[in-house]
Amino acid sequence: MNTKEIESKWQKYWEDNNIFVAKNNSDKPKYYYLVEFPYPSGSGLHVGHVRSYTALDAMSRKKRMEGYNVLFPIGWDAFGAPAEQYAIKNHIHPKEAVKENIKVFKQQVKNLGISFDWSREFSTTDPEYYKWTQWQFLKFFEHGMAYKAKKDINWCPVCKTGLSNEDSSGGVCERCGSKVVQKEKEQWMLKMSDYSQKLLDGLADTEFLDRIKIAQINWIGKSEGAEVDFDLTVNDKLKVYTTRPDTLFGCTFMVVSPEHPILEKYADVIKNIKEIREYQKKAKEKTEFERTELVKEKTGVKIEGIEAINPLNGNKIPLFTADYVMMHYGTGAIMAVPAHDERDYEFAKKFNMPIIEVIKGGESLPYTGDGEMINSDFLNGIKTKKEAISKMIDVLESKKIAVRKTNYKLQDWIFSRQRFWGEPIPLVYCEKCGWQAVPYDQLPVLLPDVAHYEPTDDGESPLANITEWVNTTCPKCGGPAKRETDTMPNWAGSSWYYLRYMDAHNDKEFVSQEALKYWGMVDYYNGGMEHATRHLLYARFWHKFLYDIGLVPTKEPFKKRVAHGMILGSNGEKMSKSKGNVINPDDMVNKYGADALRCYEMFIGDYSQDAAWSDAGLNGCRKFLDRIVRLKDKVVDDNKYSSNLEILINQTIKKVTNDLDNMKYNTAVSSLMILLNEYEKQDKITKEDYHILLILLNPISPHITEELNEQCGFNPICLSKWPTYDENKLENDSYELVVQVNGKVRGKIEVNTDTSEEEMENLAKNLDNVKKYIENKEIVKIITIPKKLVNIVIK
RNA sequence: GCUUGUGUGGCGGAACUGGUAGACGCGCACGACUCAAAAUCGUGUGGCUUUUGGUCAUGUGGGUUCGAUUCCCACCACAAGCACCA
Repeated sequence: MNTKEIESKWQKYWEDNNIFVAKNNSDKPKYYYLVEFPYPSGSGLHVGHVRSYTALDAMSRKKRMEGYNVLFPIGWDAFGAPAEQYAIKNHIHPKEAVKENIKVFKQQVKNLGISFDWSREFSTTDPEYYKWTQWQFLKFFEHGMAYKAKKDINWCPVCKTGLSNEDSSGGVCERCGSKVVQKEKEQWMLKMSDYSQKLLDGLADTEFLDRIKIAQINWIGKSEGAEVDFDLTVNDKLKVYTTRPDTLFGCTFMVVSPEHPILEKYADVIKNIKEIREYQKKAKEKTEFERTELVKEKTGVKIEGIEAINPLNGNKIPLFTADYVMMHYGTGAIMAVPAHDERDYEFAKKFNMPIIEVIKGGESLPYTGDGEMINSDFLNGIKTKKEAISKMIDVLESKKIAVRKTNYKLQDWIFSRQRFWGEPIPLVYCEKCGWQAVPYDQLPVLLPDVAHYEPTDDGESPLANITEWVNTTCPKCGGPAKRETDTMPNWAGSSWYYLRYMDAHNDKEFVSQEALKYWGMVDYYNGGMEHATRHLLYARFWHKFLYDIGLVPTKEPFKKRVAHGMILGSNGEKMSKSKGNVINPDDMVNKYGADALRCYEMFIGDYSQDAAWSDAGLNGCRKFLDRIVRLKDKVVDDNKYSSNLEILINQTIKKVTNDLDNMKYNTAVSSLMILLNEYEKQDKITKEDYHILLILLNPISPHITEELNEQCGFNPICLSKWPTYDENKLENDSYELVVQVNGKVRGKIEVNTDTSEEEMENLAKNLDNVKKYIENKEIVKIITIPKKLVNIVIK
């Protein structure tokens, strides 16, 4: 039988016998493995998918054999811009495009023999699924967590469409190449920032990899400081946020963001308002890219006619507006301390502002640490940052001009997209009653079938053009109303899909409480590093909100989160069509077989590290499997391990078991290669020797091992128990003792395991090559490591 | 700039808690089989060397230690993410 036939035979067997279908009630302990569900793009499966799917598949298969009720599901994340653009270009409905792509993807995944539970499959674009996405959005709305706000978006004036940051990188529209500008739009927002602290604290309940935790912590960006009020010469106050209030005596000017309301409020007082308006306009035209990457040089305009007053010494301080201060962080205004802040320093140099040192040690940044306070009145002489900050805040608080304040970089979630291919936001606007939720019994709000998906001229979603859909009645007063035409972002559907898998076809609830209780948290979640911040934070936020309103029983969705490395092209660069280094998994399956491809991707290197593709390496794994097939000729009927192989077999069981548990797939494969090498040296091996090799390799290369196993007359491996090893049979009765002189290896002796330390030393000293070195030398000491080495230290 | 990660043969990569650096695989060389090639099998394979031995070698430079790829300090290179966050 050839590879293809064997693979489809066993894939059919698993499917026909529901081997991988998880039960929602079982006496067995549960375990939930999750891979990030794929975006079914037109280009098909990537070899990177093969890596992570195989890895978790191997774990799942082993866990089932260990007696667990394993949930290992798969679905499709199919809303979003790529599908929409594909549809616009090819003049087909995105629904149809998605259907086609899923079909292709599904076949590709099935050809790999991944043990997914297909009975729970769904797509985020199924009305039966997005009904519940909309339902949950209404929960946010009901609890005051959704609100509308004006936000700047990246806007391509030629395509007349909003762009994501990725599609506008370099300040240029990805599609037409024209310059991207900032345009203000009304957008639905979710109050994610309310959850900043909870998202931070919740990490303690997880076992995410450290680097993933760190990425989340940095993204949330907590900082502690104070808000300080500065009096203005116009009988008003300016509130600033600072993490270093202790440097207040070093403040020589202040800066507000170009969007700061104070500029409009005192437009008639500001003498150079024209100049300022000009600057505001320019700042708005700048894209995020220009504002950060291109223009490092500070720009700004002095605000003539208003000054601030230092609350401690009454000094008048000039006021500027500059775009290096962001409106969306802190209060949109800062006290500039040029002696100790690099940005303020650059600005001061350019605009000739005075620089007053308040921390001894020169132009060090405030963050660099402790230093003695100078030029600071009551703080003079204090030597630690902590004490100085604390004393300053006490003084300011007693004068009621400051409060302690914690800030987060994490912002609210912009939840609107002006696109066709997304979940409609289930709200209607009534002139009389304002925004109203679509009643729950009217969900889902279906995407209408239309012929054109292009955005409107003013950048509204194409849905805005479908008047018969937009015009509706107000659920509250029954009068005329209009539907919200924005749709949800891609991140919405992916924020709760892991819950839906628990109860994928429930048409009464988004997921039943029994299913939630039974499956609990996802035990093991694998995904790319690129999702370690956004997706993972959105999903955690979503889940925590559901928990707070009593809809899910756990505070966190995922127990453990791991990340795989990328598979790079054979030139070591990221695979891309333009570089011509893309490997199509189908081609590899056809040429080498799914088992060899899976084995190779596990063997390619450390799972969490990037690895470059090599056809030759894949062929090596093909040869490894072929050798196992040929090995069958040496098998003789015997139901015990060969006595001379027993130790190695037990060691290999231990090694493979531990390695699969710890994502060390590459060394698991190599230990099986070592076992095979040893088998091949024998004239005969027993059936049981062969059997154990097949079982241990099965999670990685399941088809060929099942086939050979069947040919030997054993029960299917997928229904067997994972093997255990005998603790007493892990050690040989002799080992190679290493003898060193001054840390350098000078000899090796084969000795019995029970050789005493004294004997070890004697044997070592009597080695000819060792004698040479220690003759006529003083032995300072001898270090003896049992079962390892003897090191003789001489002078 | 900041954060994180990574630097080991010709290549992918191993190395437990500080204890033989280079497991395993690829590639390469030679040999066997073959008319021949492929496949397969066998042997060898870090550099240098006076080769049963010696010596150098895990990005660079220091340090701790009987002993360092592993721990500490400083630096260099590459990759990814964030990016004027006060």
